[in-house]
Amino acid sequence: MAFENKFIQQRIEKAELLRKEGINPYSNDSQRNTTIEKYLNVNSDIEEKEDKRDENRHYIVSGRIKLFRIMGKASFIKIEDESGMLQIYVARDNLPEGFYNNTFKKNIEVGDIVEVSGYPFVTGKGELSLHANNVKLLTKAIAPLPEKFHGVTDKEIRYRKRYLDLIMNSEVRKTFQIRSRVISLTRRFFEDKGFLEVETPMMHPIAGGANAKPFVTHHNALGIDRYLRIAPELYLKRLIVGGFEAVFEINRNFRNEGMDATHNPEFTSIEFYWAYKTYKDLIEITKEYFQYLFGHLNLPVLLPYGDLEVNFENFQEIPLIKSLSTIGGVPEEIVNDKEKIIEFLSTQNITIKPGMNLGQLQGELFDEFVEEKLIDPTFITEYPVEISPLARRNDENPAITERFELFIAGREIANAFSELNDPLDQYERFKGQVDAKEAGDDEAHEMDEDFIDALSYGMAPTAGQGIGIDRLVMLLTNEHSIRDVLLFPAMKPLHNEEKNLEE
RNA sequence: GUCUCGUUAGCUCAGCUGGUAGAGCACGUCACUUUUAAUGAUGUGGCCGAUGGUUCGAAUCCAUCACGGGACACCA
Repeated sequence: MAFENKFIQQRIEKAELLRKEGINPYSNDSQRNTTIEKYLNVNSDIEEKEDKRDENRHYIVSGRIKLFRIMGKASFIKIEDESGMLQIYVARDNLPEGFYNNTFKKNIEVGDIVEVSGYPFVTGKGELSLHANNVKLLTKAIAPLPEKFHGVTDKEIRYRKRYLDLIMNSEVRKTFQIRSRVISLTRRFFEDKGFLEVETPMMHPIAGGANAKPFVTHHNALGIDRYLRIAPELYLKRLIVGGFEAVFEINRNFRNEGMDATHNPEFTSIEFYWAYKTYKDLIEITKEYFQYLFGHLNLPVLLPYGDLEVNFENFQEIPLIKSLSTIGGVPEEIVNDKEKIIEFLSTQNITIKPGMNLGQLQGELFDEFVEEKLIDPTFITEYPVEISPLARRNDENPAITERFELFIAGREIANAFSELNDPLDQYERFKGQVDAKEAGDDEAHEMDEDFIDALSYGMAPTAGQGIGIDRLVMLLTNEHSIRDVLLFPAMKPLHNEEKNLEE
């Protein structure tokens, strides 16, 4: 039951005692006139003053009490707001009569949110602090905070109770501030390039634009099922058909698949489509985009990621087939021979599904021998057509597509290509997908006749790209689990209440 | 989905080959007007994740389940 914990009971009693003294434990009249960061900056000159204080300055700061050290008739507390941590010196004789002994020491404690007014001074140990002449309780915390030194490290608690994680681990706040900056900068970058931000449906009649299992929901009024989108691609292309020449969307996609360190059922991507351009233009704008991000985030060009160091001035570009031998060490003479690849893979103890075609086998070689070795940003180009169902064929070599994927630190960060805009070709490829679905591939596309209809009106030659924002943020913040860059990562319910609904 | 490790006080963790539960912090009480994880004294605090089993006896051994971490598979 709620509130049965004895520490919570104790704190509820304190809140009651405060009420009896006429103090509202959930006061609403904050008078704060500065943040802690500003306070520390503005008063950095106090150190130089002869008596290391300035009683003529007066500030009101607010924050949560993180540390509480009582030393008889005086105390030091540390309070934290979003901008930082500040030490407060609270002495009995500087406060209203009786407040220190009867209220402050007894009924205010770690976790409470308080407002303190006073003047700046520097302590004997040299820490810029605030000398309090008034302490006001703003919010009583009735739940105790975790231990002050170790904090909360249990990942389950950190993800389930992110608010507690944010209270206890200030570096976590930084990660999410960077995430917000990345999204904001991304938006500004594309807007400045003349792209139009658009919103396309999250609920689709047909889950298209990627190969993935969708979530299903139901629209009562129409009596029909809808799919949470797995990608915005087909709607964004409809907008290109309609005459918009540069569009982007930053939003969530939903895929009904496994969860692990790099997958969450809902994830954020940017997709952008650019008419009259090709994938080569996308390579250039991608380089520019990274330069823009690094400049505005003040990130080092040699970016550490775990044990790795990624050089963001060393963008490489290499065709997939060539990378197999030069980077992957696969014998050059086998990479265009289906039988020899199968033989090679078996000598490497890699089992493959039967019936794979040449392009799929080349993709397999790439995944096994090349991908993890791509540390510095590398555009892998010229993907086999068999593994690129939505990409335009190369005019000279119809076996390859005008496509690249960008790999950084051994991980795919972006996928881009010149778009397939031939409606008959697209129709045939959808039909192939429908056949695959009937043969048991539950991730294959359905026929999207409305999209074919759209392409029939003519889509200008267009290049399109998707970038996984979560993984990008992981890279930029040196985080190694997607859960650490999602404020509220997907978790199983703690108690089995949902089970009843299923039965 | 598979394998593997974990789940003990509010938090961080001990608890050996089975004998009925410990520390630090937090909290209560006392002392202390410049501390830095303040300090000293003292006290309270546990259905040992859940359910079964083995046993005279289970936090400990076994099984099943739940939740979490990691790895693999699939995917972005």
